[in-house]
Amino acid sequence: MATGSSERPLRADAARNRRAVIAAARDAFGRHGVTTSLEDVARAAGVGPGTLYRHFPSRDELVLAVMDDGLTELHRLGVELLDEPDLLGAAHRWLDAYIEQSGRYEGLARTLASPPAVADEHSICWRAIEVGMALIRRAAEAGALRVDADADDVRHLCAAIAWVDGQLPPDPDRRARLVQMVLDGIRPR
Amino acid sequence: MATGSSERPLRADAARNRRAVIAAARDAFGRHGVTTSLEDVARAAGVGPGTLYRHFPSRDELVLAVMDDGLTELHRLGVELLDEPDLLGAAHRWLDAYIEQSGRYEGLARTLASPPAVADEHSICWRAIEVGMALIRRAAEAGALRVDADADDVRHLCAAIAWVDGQLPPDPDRRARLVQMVLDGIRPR
DNA sequence: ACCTGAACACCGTTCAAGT
DNA sequence: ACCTGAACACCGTTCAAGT
Repeated sequence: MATGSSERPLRADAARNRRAVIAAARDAFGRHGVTTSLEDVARAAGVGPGTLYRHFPSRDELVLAVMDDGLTELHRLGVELLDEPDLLGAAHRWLDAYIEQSGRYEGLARTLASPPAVADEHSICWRAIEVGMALIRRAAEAGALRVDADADDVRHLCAAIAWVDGQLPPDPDRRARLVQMVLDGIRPR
Repeated sequence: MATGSSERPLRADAARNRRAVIAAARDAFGRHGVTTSLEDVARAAGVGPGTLYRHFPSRDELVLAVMDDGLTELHRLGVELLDEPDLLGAAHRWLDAYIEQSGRYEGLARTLASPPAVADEHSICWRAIEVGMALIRRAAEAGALRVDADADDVRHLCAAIAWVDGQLPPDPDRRARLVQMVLDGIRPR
């Protein structure tokens, strides 16, 4: 729900506008991807463009606000998977969810591939990714994955899968096949 | 040199303009990626915007014209590798070259990931990819790769590598590491 | 403290007029 | 046959004026 950290409460009308912009953006992202016109988003939210820019100085900040629910869920899943005894399976499930979130809107994979560029380290975005990386490192240390597999490399490859899958004509099985190839590439031999 | 097929010769001034647009586009793509302003490209080429659009009705056609040399080279390499006895090594070298070409300009990977959307099947783009896919299929049939590895899946994953590598802070070894992961994923066990 | 909306700059794309 | 460049539509972004 909250965007991450320590903003003091907004005035009632400001909070309402903020929610309206996020809702309008979510709708527009679904239709036209994250590069949709922000002017249209503002219009659909019933605010002026200046109001949108006041709340979200960059497009990425709006994107992350729209993704707040999904990233919270991804974080929750990661924490839950820390209790999973099947270490390889846990990493696999988290990566699937990461790809799922990255593929929700056209153009989104770019934002989630390199959050350093857009989100600070205490954001839900970073914390979700941190727990996922911990799952991968843990699996590697226990021998369920190759020890020389770098967790960020694995994540980047999965972000890349989300991207390419969104570029190509739909194929419901492609994503699973590509993830399997990646995981086969880091299983101990 | 030629863009592919059966255009009759252009008038001298038209041919000159076409070359100037391609040269200006190559320069601008290098600076700002393939989404650079076409108006700027036209201005740098010394032509009006209408002339650019006459020669290249869509941005992708201009992108492919700029890439003509690189795609010809990729095709030539693929044909040469058909004589290579190390079937896995041949596939690896072609995929490296494909990623190299796909990463030449920011935003280019998208065009080369799904040429069906932008290039006809007799284009140099398609022919270069066809020979690469033949190298992969041949390696799989000979047992140097897993037989269930789909050649297009492998290519898509490599296009994805080119994309993600361009999104992230520079790391000179990342591309090779990610390609190695993919190839490890399709080696017979 | 926050909002509005006009204003500016920039770009993609088309097309009537020209050679 | 080809080129020019004005013209239109659209969008990102800022900011002075308002409440």
